[in-house]
Amino acid sequence: MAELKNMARLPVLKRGIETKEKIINAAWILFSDKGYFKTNTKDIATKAGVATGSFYAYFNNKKDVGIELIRRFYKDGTEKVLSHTIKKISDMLAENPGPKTVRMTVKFIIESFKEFHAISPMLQRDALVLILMDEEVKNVSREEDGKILSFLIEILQQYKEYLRVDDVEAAATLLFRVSDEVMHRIMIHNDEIEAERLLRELEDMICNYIFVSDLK
Amino acid sequence: MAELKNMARLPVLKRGIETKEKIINAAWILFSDKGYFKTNTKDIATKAGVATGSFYAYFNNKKDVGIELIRRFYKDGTEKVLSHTIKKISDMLAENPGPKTVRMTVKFIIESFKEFHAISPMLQRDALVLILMDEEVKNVSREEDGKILSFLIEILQQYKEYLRVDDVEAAATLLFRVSDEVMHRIMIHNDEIEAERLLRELEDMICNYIFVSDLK
Amino acid sequence: MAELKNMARLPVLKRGIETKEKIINAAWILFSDKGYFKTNTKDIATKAGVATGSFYAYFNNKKDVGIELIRRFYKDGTEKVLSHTIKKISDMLAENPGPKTVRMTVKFIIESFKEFHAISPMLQRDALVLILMDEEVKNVSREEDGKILSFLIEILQQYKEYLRVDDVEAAATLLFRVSDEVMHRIMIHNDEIEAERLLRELEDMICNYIFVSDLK
Amino acid sequence: MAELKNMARLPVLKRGIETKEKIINAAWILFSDKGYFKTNTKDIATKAGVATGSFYAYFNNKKDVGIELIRRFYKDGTEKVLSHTIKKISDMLAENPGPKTVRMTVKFIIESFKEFHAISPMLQRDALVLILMDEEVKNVSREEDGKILSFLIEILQQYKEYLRVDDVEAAATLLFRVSDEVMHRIMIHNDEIEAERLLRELEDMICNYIFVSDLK
DNA sequence: TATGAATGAGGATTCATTCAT
DNA sequence: TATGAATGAATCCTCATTCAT
Repeated sequence: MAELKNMARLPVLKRGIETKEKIINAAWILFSDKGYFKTNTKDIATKAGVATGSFYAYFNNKKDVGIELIRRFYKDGTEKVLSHTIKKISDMLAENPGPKTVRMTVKFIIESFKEFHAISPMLQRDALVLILMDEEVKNVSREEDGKILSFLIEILQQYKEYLRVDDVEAAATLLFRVSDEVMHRIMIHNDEIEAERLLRELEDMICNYIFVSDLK
Repeated sequence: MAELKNMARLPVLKRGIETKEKIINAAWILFSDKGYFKTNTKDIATKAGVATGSFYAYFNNKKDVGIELIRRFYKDGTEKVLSHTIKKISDMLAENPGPKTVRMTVKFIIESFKEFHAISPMLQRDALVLILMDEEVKNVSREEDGKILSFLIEILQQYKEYLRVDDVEAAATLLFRVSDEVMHRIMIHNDEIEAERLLRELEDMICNYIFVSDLK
Repeated sequence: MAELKNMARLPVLKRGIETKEKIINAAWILFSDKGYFKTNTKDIATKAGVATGSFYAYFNNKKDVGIELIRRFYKDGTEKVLSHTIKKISDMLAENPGPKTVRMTVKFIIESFKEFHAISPMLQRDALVLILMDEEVKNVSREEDGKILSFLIEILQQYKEYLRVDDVEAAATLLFRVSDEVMHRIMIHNDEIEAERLLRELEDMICNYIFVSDLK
Repeated sequence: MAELKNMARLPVLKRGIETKEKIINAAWILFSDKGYFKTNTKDIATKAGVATGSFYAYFNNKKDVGIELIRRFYKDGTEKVLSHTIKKISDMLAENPGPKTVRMTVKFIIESFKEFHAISPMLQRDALVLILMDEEVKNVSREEDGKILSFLIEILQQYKEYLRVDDVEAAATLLFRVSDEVMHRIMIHNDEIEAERLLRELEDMICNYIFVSDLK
C-alpha cells in the first residue's frame, strides 16, 4: 500500500523540475542549519518560495525529502569522493606499483571518508538518527552502503597479493564501519580525544589488519 | 536557570524511593518494548501505578528518566559485564600467564560488549538517538564512556609488554568504538552480513592491531 | 484495533464529568447551529471554554462526539417521546378499549415521530449523512433503531386481534421507515407538498395496511 | 454573482463535447467506485485523460459534475426504467383490462424502483448525502423528483375508478417516498431484515392503501 | 505527597480551484 | 483550448508539562 501511494508529482515541465530543485535546496539549507527534526514542511516551502501544497506535490511527506537528500548525499559521497579516491589510487599504482603504496591507499581511503563526512555533519547526524528510527530510511542507507562497500572491495582486490585477510567482504565491511564510526566520533560526537591521534591509530589498525606485515 | 528548574523531588522516605523505583521500572519496560519515543509520560505513570503528576514529582521531564535509565544501563554494563570480564581475565592470567592469553582476552572483551548490547537493543538504539540529539544526554554518555574506557586501558596495560601500540589511550578508544559499532551493526542495524563473520574479523583486527604479532 | 484505541478519558472526578458535559453541550449547540461538518473540534473546545487537548481527553475524535450526541438524541427520542406515546396509548386503552382506539394509536405514533424529529432537524440531517457515510455511525444507529422497532412491535402486539398483517416485524419495520422518511421529507427536505396532506395520507396508509378494515 | 461565475465552457465543437463526455464518464466510474467524496478532481481529470485545468474548463467545480451525473442518473431512471414500466403497464392493460392488473401494476412500479436503485448504490448514497448537504443539489433533485412524481400520478390516474385515495398527488408522493426509502434501506443501509419480507409488505401496504379492497 | 484534569503550541497533510504558459 | 504547476486555507490530533484540589 505504501508503494501504491507514491503520488508525488513527477515534473515534466522545466518549471516543475526547477520547483522541485528549489524545494530540495531549501530543505538542504534548513536541514544543514537547524537539523531535520527542527525543520517543518512549511518552513521548507517558505524558504523555497513556494506554497506548502507545492511541497506535497513533489514529496509525499517530509521524510521523503530527507531520503532524497540522503541519497544525494551518498551519491555525492560516492561519486565525488570515493571515485576520486579510486582514481588517485589507480594513478598511484600506475606510477609506482608495489607494496609501498599500501599505506598510501589506506590514507587515501580514510581521507575520502573524512571529506565525505565533512560535507554536512548536521545532516550526517540526522541521517544517522533517521536510519535508526525509520525502516524505510534504513533500507535506503543499506542500499547505498552496498555501493560504497563494492568500492572498497574493488580496491582491496587490487591488492590481492598483499592481503592477509581471507574474508574480503567481511573485512571491507569492517573497514567501512570502522572508518565511518571514527568519522562520526570526530565530526558528530566531538569526542574529547584529538582527531589526529584517533586517525593515526585508525590507519595503523587498518594496515595491520588488512595487509601482510612485511611490506613496510 | 537550569539549576533552578531542578525541582524534582529527592525522595528520602522509603515510600518515595519506592515510587521512584516503580516509575523507573515502568519506564524500563515500556522503553524496552515500544522505545523511548513512542512511550509517553502518561503511559509510564499508568504502568507505574501512579498519577501523571507524580511522575513530575520525581523527574523534571521525560528525558530525565531516559538519562536515569541510560545511567543504570551503563552501570549494569560496566558492573555486571565489564568487571566480570576483568575478573575472568585476571583469573586467566593468574592461572596461565604469558602471551598465549592475549587472544583469549580479546575474545572476552568482545564477548562482554556483546552481552552488554544484548540486554536491550531497543534501549541501546534510543540511547544512541538521544545521544545524537541532545547535548545533555551526550554528556552523560561521554561521562559513562569514560569509565568503560578506563576499564579497557587498565586491561591493556596488563599486557604492556606485548603491546605494539604506543598511544594506549587512543588505541583503547578505537578498540571501544570499533567493538561498540560492530555490536550496533549486529544488534540494531541487522546488517546483512553474518554476525559471526564480522565478529571473527573484529577479533582478528584487534589482535593484529593491538598486540605484537609473534605471540601466537 | 479500533477497540483498543479507546483512550478517551473516563472522568472520575466531578470536575472531569462537568467538563465532558460542557463539551457535549457546546457540540450540541454548534452542531445544531452550523451543522456537524462546519464545526471543528477547536470551535467545540472554545465554546466549551476548554483547551483543544481537553476535547481529545474525553473523545477520541470529532466523530465520537457526534456519536455520543446521536445516542443521546435517540435516547431522548425513545425515552421522552416514544415511551410517552406508549403511556398515552395504554391510558387510552384502559379508558376506552376496543377497535375505536386503533386510528388514535396510529395518530399518536405519527405524532411522536414528529416530535422526535422536531428536536433538531439540523442534527437529524447530519446524523443521516453520518449514517450514510460512516460504518461505525451506521452501526450505532442500527442499534438504536432496534430499540425503537421493539417499541413499535410491542405496540402492534397490543392490537393483535385487529392486525391484518402476518409478518409483524416486517410491518413494524416498514411502519418505522415510512414514518421516519415522511418526517425527513417534511422537516429536512422541505418538500413542496403541504405537510398536512402527507401526514393525513400517511395515517391513512398505515391504518389500512396494518389493521383490518372493518373497524372504523 | 452566481450567474457571473458560470464560466464553464459550453462546448459546441465535437471535440469539446467529447472531452466533456470523457470527464463525465471518468467521474461516473470513479464516483461509482470510490464515491463522490473520496474522489478528487485531479483523479477525474487523470482518468479522463485530460489536464486538471481542462476539468475546470468544462465544469465550474466538482459539485457540478456531481449534479450532472445525478441528472443523468435520474434521466436514465425515468427514461429507461420508469417509462419502460409505463409501457409494460399499458401493454398489460391493453391485453387484460380490469381490476386484476392492479396488484401487477404495483409490482411493476416497485420492480422499477428496484432496478433504478440497483444501477449504482454508491452513487445513490452520495447523491442522497449531497441532497442533504447542498441547496443546489437539493433543488436539482426536487426538480427531477417532480418528473418521477408525474409518472406515478399518470399511472395512478389510469386506475381512477379503483382508487380509494382522494388526494392523488399526496398519495403518489407517499408512494414515491415509501418505495424510494425501502430501496435505500435494502441497497444502501443493508438493514438486517430480509429484503423479500420488506418488499412483500411494501407491496401489500401500497395496494391496500391506494386501491379499493374488493378488487382481488 | 498524590491525584488526574487541563493546557495549547505545534506540525503534517489535503484538495478544490486558479493561473501562467 | 489545453496543460499541469501552484496555491494556501483549513483541520485534525498529540503529548510534555503544569496546576488546582
